[in-house]
Amino acid sequence: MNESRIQQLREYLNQNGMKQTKQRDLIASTFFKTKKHVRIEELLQEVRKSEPNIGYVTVYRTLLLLKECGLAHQRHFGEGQSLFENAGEHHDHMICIKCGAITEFEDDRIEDLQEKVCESFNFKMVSHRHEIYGACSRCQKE
Amino acid sequence: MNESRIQQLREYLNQNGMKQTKQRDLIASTFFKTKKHVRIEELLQEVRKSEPNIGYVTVYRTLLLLKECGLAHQRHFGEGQSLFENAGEHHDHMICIKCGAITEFEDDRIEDLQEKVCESFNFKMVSHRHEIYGACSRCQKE
DNA sequence: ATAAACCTGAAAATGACTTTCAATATCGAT
DNA sequence: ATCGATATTGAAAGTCATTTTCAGGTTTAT
Repeated sequence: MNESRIQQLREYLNQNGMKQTKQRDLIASTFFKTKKHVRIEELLQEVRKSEPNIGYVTVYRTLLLLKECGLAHQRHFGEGQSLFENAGEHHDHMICIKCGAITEFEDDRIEDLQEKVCESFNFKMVSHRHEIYGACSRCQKE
Repeated sequence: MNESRIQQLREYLNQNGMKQTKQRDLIASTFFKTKKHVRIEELLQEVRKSEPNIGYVTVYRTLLLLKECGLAHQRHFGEGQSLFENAGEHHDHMICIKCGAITEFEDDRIEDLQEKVCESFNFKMVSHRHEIYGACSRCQKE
């Protein structure tokens, strides 16, 4: 199924007069294989295991590209660096302020109520973020 | 009622061996008088109408101070600069991606469900952010 | 195989803070 | 009201995480 994502990327490249390169292939496929959320720097370290000469900028640009074609989302939890998330079903996040662990959650009832709120304001929702910050169960014990 | 906030600030300063200065007074009272959300730069322009020599850094530090004593919240909508919000009851936000207008909303049912989600993950919530991005009613017409 | 268009990586530039530091102002004690 | 120890100020320098620039290097349609 990572194959189909690579395909999706290639189509996007073609349709936009962009070229397929080994760097893009490597970066994208590595991204699809990593855990759900990665920082640019982490992904860079990962791809350099295969191609030590790849530059930060290329990873950065490829991630923006994946974002453009809908295969990745960029998240800004708290401060500092942003995380890129493998696209998939929509989820919201719980972020542990102690250890940084990210847990995803989904609640249709919340989503419904959210829609209702928008209707009541005559607001047309395009996207949303719902993040809960606190202590994960592991960190509560310590 | 802005008076009571100024009082609150003074008490905090006293209790922490900090000093009351005319810059802090001006910046704080100006902040309390502005619209609910301001950027550092905007507040700087505002206070400079009374005191042209006030520096960016002083506004910045005063805002952090207000945040420390609970009189302001710092928000990071989208990218770029952060906004400081006059503290008050808790609200979530709807941000228009066209004109930037910010509307607040509150829904107890959502808050309840959020608590339930946390319980189910044994997660101890400290804070949360719930932001809806889209087009406000005014911008939908255009 | 060629040329036009696109990519790459290194380095420089940017934006939004944060920190440093010498000069100034504050406040409790006199 | 004056002192002096301590805190605050503003300008300038420093950080950090991207973003942009640019001189080669690749791709790909022909």
